[in-house]
Amino acid sequence: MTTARPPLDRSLPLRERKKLRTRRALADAALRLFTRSGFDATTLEELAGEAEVSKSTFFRFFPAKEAAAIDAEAELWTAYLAGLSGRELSGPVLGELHQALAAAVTGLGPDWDERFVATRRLIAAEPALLKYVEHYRAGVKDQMVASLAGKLRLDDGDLRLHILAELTTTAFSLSGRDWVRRGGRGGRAALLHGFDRAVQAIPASLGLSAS
Amino acid sequence: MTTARPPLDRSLPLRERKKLRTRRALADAALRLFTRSGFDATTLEELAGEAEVSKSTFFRFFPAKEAAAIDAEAELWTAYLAGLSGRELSGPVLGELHQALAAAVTGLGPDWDERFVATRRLIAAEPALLKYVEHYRAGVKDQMVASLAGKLRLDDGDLRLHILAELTTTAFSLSGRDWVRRGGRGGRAALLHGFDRAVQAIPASLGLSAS
DNA sequence: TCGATTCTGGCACTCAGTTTCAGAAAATAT
DNA sequence: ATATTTTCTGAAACTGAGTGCCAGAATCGA
Repeated sequence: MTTARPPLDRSLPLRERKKLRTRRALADAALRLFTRSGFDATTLEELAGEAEVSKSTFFRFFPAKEAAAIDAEAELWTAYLAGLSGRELSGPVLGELHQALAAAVTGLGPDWDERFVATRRLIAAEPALLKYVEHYRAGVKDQMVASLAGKLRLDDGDLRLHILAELTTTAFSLSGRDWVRRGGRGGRAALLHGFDRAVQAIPASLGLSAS
Repeated sequence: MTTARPPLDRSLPLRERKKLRTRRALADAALRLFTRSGFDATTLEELAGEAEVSKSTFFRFFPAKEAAAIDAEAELWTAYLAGLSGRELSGPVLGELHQALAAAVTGLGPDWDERFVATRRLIAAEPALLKYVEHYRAGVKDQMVASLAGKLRLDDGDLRLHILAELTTTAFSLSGRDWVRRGGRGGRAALLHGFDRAVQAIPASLGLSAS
């Protein structure tokens, strides 16, 4: 049972709607083909063919073969960064980051859950995708740091900002991993609950002692 | 002024010594050529030629073009993981990880500083290398978690272990960045001092508040 | 409808990475 | 020293990702 993708915004110019359709077709085809036949065994020609476009066109939408497969993950972080930049911070920063991420998850389209689960399954199975998503998340962290540095009037190199960014993405990724492992059961509420728990584990981990 | 590489262990069989020589030649050539001409502009043929071997041989020593350039970084983490696995833990885990890493740094050969600085400079300049090293460090974190899980009789998926591993690599990488930015001045003592400061910034970052 | 703008397909090209295999070199046995 | 076995290397052909280029198609604005 697959959740249908929401309709495209009718107010958009024709050309833009077409681009969005192509983008979706490519991302969907990537998820489908990589899952069915494996990442390496699927060539870009096939993938592009499945979406009725040429290889050249593929690279106009995605910078790499891997990028099409992690589109659902990218959607989340894009929404998160946008939400973060339009947010005024007050109180503990880690809490703010936590809330901003929860808000971003909540705001995503209804078809996101399913695509995200499929994406993470693929990432767990394909080393090439894991490598790519690690790199992608590193970029997200950099943007978080830049955004926070601006808001808090701190230096780009401030260790605390890097640590907070690191902790936020790590906590979310780990809770996402568990959620996906359970097949996405419980929906986003369950995902967000796991994320809460992960954030709470942070101070606990600093106190961890041996024997 | 370049620090000469230490002589090879005479007790090793001839064949092994030759392999080590080739490996060094390739890693050194990578650092030299990538620095001089750029990562993309240097082909594997040139690189292999510089070390007097064929392209095939290159791939018998390194899994990717990038790997030869980050050999100094890999050396450190390999020593660290080895030291960690032969260490019995007592007291706060973060402190143990901190000490194990400091010990690994101290134990490296006298030529390491220079190669590490060159490596990190290259990484800062070449996105492809940054991507690769991010992936490499992720592998190190996984091995840390596995090692700790074994020693502490905890689950592989324990959030606290992942967070501690993440924090350790992040703290070191950030302090390494600063050290390299200052040209490696002060030697390893300076590097380790920066690392101490970074580790201390961890609890501080959790308390960071806005306005 | 027409002209300007933007997007697409097709093609040729580079180069990283893999595979295969025959021959060189080192280790081992005689 | 010589023969034998094992391990390593170089050469060459191959796959496929990613790039650059250009002619023609689709869209937009008037």
